[in-house]
Amino acid sequence: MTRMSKEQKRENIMNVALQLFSINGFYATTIPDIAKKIGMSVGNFYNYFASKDVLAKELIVYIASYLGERIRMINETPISTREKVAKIVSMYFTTALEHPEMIEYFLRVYLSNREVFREECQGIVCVSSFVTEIMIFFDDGVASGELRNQDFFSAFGLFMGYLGGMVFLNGEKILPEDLTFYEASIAENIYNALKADAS
Amino acid sequence: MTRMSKEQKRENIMNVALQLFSINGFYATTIPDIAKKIGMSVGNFYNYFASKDVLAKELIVYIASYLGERIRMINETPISTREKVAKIVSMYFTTALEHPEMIEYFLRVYLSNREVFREECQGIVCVSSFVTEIMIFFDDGVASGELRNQDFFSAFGLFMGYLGGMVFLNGEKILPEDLTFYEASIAENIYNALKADAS
Amino acid sequence: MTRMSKEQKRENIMNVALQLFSINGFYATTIPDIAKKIGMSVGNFYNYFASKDVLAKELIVYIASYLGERIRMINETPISTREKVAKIVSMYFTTALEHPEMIEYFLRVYLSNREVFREECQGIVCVSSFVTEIMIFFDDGVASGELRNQDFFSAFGLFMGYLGGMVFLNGEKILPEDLTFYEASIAENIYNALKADAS
Amino acid sequence: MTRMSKEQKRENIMNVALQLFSINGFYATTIPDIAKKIGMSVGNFYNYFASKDVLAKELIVYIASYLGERIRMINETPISTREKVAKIVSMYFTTALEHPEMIEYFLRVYLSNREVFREECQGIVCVSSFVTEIMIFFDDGVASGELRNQDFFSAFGLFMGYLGGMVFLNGEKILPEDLTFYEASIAENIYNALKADAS
DNA sequence: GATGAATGAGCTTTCATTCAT
DNA sequence: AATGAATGAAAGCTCATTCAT
Repeated sequence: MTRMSKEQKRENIMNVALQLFSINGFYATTIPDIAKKIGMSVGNFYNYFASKDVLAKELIVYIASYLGERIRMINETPISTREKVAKIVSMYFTTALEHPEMIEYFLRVYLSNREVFREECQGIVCVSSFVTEIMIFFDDGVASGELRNQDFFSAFGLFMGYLGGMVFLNGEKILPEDLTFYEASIAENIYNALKADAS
Repeated sequence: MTRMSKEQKRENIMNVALQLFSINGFYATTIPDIAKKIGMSVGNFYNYFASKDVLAKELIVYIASYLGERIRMINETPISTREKVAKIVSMYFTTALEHPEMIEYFLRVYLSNREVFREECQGIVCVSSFVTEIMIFFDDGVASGELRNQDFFSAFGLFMGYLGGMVFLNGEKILPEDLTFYEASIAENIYNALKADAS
Repeated sequence: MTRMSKEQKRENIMNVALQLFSINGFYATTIPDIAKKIGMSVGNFYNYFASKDVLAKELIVYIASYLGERIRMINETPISTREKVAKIVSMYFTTALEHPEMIEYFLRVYLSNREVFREECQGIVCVSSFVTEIMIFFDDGVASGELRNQDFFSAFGLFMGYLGGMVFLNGEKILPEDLTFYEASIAENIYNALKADAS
Repeated sequence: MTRMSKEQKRENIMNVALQLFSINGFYATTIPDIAKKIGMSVGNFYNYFASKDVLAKELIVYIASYLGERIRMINETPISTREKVAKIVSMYFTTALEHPEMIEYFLRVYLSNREVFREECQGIVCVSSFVTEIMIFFDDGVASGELRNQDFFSAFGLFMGYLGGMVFLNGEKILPEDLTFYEASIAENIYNALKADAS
């Protein structure tokens, strides 16, 4: 019999919920579904999370900080911006491969069911640890003269929309090739889009 | 007494449903909601659509062909690929402004509630009229030497992810400026990303 | 097959609910209990009443106007105040005998579960048609010189507390005799308590 | 470290429960609520009381004996019955002011949620120490010729219904004046109602 | 075609109570 | 005595869908 601390059990719930939410969506995943998959009673679930919404919010915060942390490490590496782009793309796709539920959750639960997150995750509150790091990446690139100085959100939309779009196409099995197959060309496209004008 | 043909009534339902779905989401919109807004009985709704899911599917087909049609017109215009990119971006944002329900539906209902569309809209089946036109745009650009020859989906993901991402950020009121403010820089970014290597 | 209009069905629900609430209390009576006793589905109950609370409120308004109407008729009869007291006591006990659920509901649901009625039945809002008639009875008695002029609520508390208390004792099967047995002495006690000083 | 005997801990629980029940009602007060307010675990609560219902029953017995004791002292005072009535009214209202939870519990928990007390508090079983003293008061008054000889319960209903009704109106903030304002007139009303015929 | 009452499964959440520690 | 995680039945309510009229 494996004993689990309360904290471990919370994590256990979060992992299972993350999977189910990312596959079936927020509304099509029920608390009984989650509880059953864990082998826990429905009632006991509520000893760990006050509500389904609260669980959803904790999940997005967790994911954003997971991704943010990884981008932070790339930002702190002394390499060119072109290389950083490649690393970020690679990290994103690696995450999508190893933890598809994270990216899927981001795309399909967080981005879509805004009414769930409206109250306490307004704007980018719950994903700030992630957005902030992208902002740092971009500012650094501009500061070093490698990137064109443009509105941040235009660059952010490119980055995240593009990467998200690819993962989505992959999830839908629309892509004829593996995600990794596209890594290089995507990094190149992004860099070309953002780079300072050659002269 | 305005008499409506069966077909007109179907369109009426679709318009109303599109609005409600795009604003409140798929699950938070009920059939009684739709029926009431039309002034029709719940029972009668089912004379026009076999189920809520079927309605959702018809809507995405409708939206895809609406967008596809507009891209087709751009494709058929004898202008440079650079100009086509600008026109497509402009068309997309114009649609987002004038018919926000279409783009919102695309982003928040179709892309998100995949469980609803799994059965009969696998892959790109329900949005093929749109995807096909993007493909034609891309092939033409490559054929004319303006675009780099790369995997189509890498280009497609860029296009749609980027545009979708921007509309999303706009919808969340995260963008400091109007969508139109970004049009030029986005078109430029996309073209830079896809264009054949300058030499 | 007996056909019932929507209004009749509402009344049917109210009757059944009144019985169950008065016997088992508000919280110990469930919507499934009510629905089952009527032979109706739980879902359909909600086509008639928006919530359990709304049902409870409609019931107290109904009861208050039932009692108010009967007191109004007594008030309009040209008899002495002493006789009016006797008639009110008699009417109250008759109601308690013939429709025990009404008085019990008043005592055990309305007076007790204030949180249920807080929102829309503040103060005497939902029982005003009843309280008003008692007020008229009292004012008339004072005006005609038969009753001592004292604070209305002191008289009201006597009247309603006393009668309610007796019905409660009866409901608890504490009284050794029938309610009617006490009618005369109670009427006398009330009249003695309220009458103008003999001199 | 304050050590508490088992008996003291029971009293502690009862005090806290009395407060919560009287304010929030029986059903809206949960065992976790009670335990938390005491700083005790839920599980441990059950070492002191076998169930929520048992606790509720012990509380009403406690309150009845508290009130009974005070009436006993009045009964044993060598004063006129008229004065005893005034003292009982005063004592009741004083209790309502100083220990509102007791009277509120009596009115809103005991009298209302009969389903809870049905099993073991049938009739007056759980409040006999209180009822008995009222009975003694009444019998003494009749014996001394001050009160009219009538059925005890008719007199009891007057006493308790009237006093309870006033406290209820006060709790609902329906009374325009303080409870104490009414003391004299209520005592007078009661005495007039019960006194032997003047001749 | 049109109506809307009716169904019933299912959802989120609560809570008295138990029990391994 | 004490803890609090765990249970599980049940509550109020919703809603896609059906069907008698």
